[in-house]
Amino acid sequence: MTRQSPETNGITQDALLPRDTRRSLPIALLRAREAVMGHFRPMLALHDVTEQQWRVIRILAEAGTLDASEMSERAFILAPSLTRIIRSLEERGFITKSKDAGDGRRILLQITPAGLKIINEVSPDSRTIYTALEQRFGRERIDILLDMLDELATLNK
Amino acid sequence: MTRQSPETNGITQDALLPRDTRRSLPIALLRAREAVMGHFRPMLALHDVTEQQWRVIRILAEAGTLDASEMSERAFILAPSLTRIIRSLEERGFITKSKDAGDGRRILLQITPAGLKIINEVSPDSRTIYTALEQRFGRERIDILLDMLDELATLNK
DNA sequence: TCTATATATTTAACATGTTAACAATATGGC
DNA sequence: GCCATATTGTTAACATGTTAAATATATAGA
Repeated sequence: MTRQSPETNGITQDALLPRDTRRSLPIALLRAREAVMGHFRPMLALHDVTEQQWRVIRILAEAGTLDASEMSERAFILAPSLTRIIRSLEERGFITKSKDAGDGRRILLQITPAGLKIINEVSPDSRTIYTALEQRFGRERIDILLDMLDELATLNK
Repeated sequence: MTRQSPETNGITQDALLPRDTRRSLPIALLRAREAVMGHFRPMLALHDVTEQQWRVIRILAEAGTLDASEMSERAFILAPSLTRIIRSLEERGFITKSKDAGDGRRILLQITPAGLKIINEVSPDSRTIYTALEQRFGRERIDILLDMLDELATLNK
């Protein structure tokens, strides 16, 4: 692929020129994420769970009972999306909702036996894919990458 | 935040245990991307363009005429989404569509003067935000990160 | 030429992302 | 206790992501 000159469209003032989209951090993050998820998505589809449903029940299994706000933070799912995902997970019997006794605004989420069952079904496949990815990219480099990503995510906090 | 034991829910077989979601590459990529876009999104909203609309017209200004498939690859937007985005950009007068004379299946995209105008309006703000990000994170480290992300994205190619 | 196959784009259907507004409940100050 | 304000979760409206199917055009081969 050859670098094509931006002058193609008569934009010549460097100060106004947008950055090279091939070195754009947002696009690079998107590409990398899509590439990684491309490994997992077909497997999740075989188990009939979406990526977000999987995130939610995994976190619930890992952390125990959580309210919706905590889940939203951990899974990086915005509240409106989470409302819908919780509804579908509840309909499928993977989680249960209950009101917090101490704070009537909060909804407590809990995983069900069926939820644990699907986790036990999906986890081995997930682990296999992740292990392969680790071996190809290098575990240490993944750790370095994770650290940089975390720093980027917490820059303004 | 204290590490909570996964035994909370009675999952005890390590082989079946899902990976720690706080060191999950897909979630980390998502968090980082959302953090970065969080800097840009309000600015783009002020200019009344969505993130994806901005990607498309930027790439069009940078590369000149492209067909939809090439745009889809460069902007990392799936074809069905791109169809809708092209429609809205056309309605707003930022781009024009035309059929490829040599291949009747292909749709050629071209930026309009109005499209160039909005680019010249948004670019300075975008550059300001990106420069600030660069200074806080470090230009060299962003380069390292971009290289790792690119490698991750092209692992299976 | 005819036909089977491949490719480019669109449409459909549903899930999620995103912002704003709303409803219900808590909380602090009076 | 009452009120203004903040917080939690939901709903609404629209844009985008995702997969599958449909449509139109190209292309290779018999």
